[in-house]
Amino acid sequence: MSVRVRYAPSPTGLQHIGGVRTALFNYFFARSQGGTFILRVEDTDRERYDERALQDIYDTFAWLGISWDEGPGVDGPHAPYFQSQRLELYQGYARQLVEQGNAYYAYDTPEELAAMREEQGEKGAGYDRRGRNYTAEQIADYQSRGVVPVIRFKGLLEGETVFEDLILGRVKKKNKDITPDPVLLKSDGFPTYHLANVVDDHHMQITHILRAQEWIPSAPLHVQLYRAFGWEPPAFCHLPMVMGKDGQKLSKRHGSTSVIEFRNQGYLPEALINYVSLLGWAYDDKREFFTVGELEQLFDPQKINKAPAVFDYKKLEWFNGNYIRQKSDEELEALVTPILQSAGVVSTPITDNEAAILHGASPLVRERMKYLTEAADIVRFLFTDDLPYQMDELIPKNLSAAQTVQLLELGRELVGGFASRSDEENEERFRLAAEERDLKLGSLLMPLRMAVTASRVSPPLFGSMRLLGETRVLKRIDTVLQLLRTEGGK
RNA sequence: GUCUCCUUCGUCUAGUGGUUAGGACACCGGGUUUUCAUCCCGGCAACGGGGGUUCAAUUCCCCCAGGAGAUGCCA
Repeated sequence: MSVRVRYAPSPTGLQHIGGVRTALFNYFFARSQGGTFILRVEDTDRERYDERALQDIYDTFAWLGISWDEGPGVDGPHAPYFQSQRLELYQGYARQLVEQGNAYYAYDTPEELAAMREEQGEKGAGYDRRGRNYTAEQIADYQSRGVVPVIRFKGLLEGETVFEDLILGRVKKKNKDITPDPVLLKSDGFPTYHLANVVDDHHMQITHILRAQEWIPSAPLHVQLYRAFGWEPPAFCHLPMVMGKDGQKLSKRHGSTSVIEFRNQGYLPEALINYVSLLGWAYDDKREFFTVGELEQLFDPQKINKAPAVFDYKKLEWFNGNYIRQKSDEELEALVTPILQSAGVVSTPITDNEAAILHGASPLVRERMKYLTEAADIVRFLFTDDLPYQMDELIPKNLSAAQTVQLLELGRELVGGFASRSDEENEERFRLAAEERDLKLGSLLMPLRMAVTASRVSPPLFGSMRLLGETRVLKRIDTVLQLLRTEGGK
């Protein structure tokens, strides 16, 4: 039987790293097996439903470049793929369970349940199954008060439920330890996750459930549901969780765990995918760079770890820098242009002149970026003459204003006609001049760098000047000389 | 509280009944360099503890500790 797996997000919040890791593992598993990857939207919680969260699911996967074989926008044999559009199905099965004696209507009010929990205190034993024994009179009373019942599963009280997990092996749980009589169908007619996922996974012929380990405790319940329906459960594969630095489940306070936020911060999707794929999974002991295409071939769930993994921004950053360096000039420019535009560094649309400068800058900045967003600060000086000179920065440490002026004047002289010489020739010219005066090349270049780029840190100077042209370069030098002579003279 | 899962360098991991326990990130040091970055070289650093099984355990078993997750008319 061909593999069919699904990623089943709930549109109640933004897609985060953990969810996307689950989606990716499902996707890669399906691809590696020549199977089918399904996206199913579990929108059964109308309290927390958020349309923006649904859009975020689409945006996230579009950015990552991951698509599904069946799901929203891709009709398949088991449509619709929104659970809110499949209510009759769940309701029918819930009723069937009641008729079979595997479930029952429970009439408790929210207040009563709250009171029950209050009484239980810290212990949190869960529902006390009181609804199983309500008398006809009690039920009639509830009904007369307009209380709408839920349908609860009549869980086994004795024995144990066992299931095989691809990663964990055999997992056992005593039936009495399973959440007591969980709600299957809410009073609003919507199913809970437990019912909906079992019904849909069966109907959509899902062969493997790859989901986070937080589901382990309810897996035996799901197995009991499959049995009650007389269905064969799919294979289970519970993925280790992704934690934050503090060892806690990854959440908002750990930074940008919303995937779209990674995009906004200048990460490349291929870097994120590569890194996230290595959270709880490794191909071997030497290889860690993988394209999506390679992961589609090489992913093997047998190699998934049991232990949770800590999300390390430093390593992601390293991957990101690597992937940026792999970009061609053209690719990098396309990636960076919108960022420069929203930073106001270049026009919208970008002018030919700006594009030309950017093109020349690509090779100079590529090695210097860990995030695409850094481009704005690195290249800004190439696009504006209005530079934020700071006097204390202009004068190198251990030098006076007067000495700086001298060095800059010398630099100005040496710069003359630089465009007609190669970078190597220019460097040699400066090096000779520096040696004559017993200076280091760097010391001679620093005042010039400050004048041209307004920063102690910049792309290579000669290349940068070439992009600016001699006129602008000389003008900047003169501006700074002026500043140093007046301000610095005090 | 109860139940479940987990445990190799700080982090991600490889690994085997007998290895100098390997790699990567981070960190530290050095080199190249025009600043920064890249790049190169080197270094630091781990089998949670206790019992077994065995000629031999990081590896197999048990216990403990620690960590995490679940315990909803959320998923």
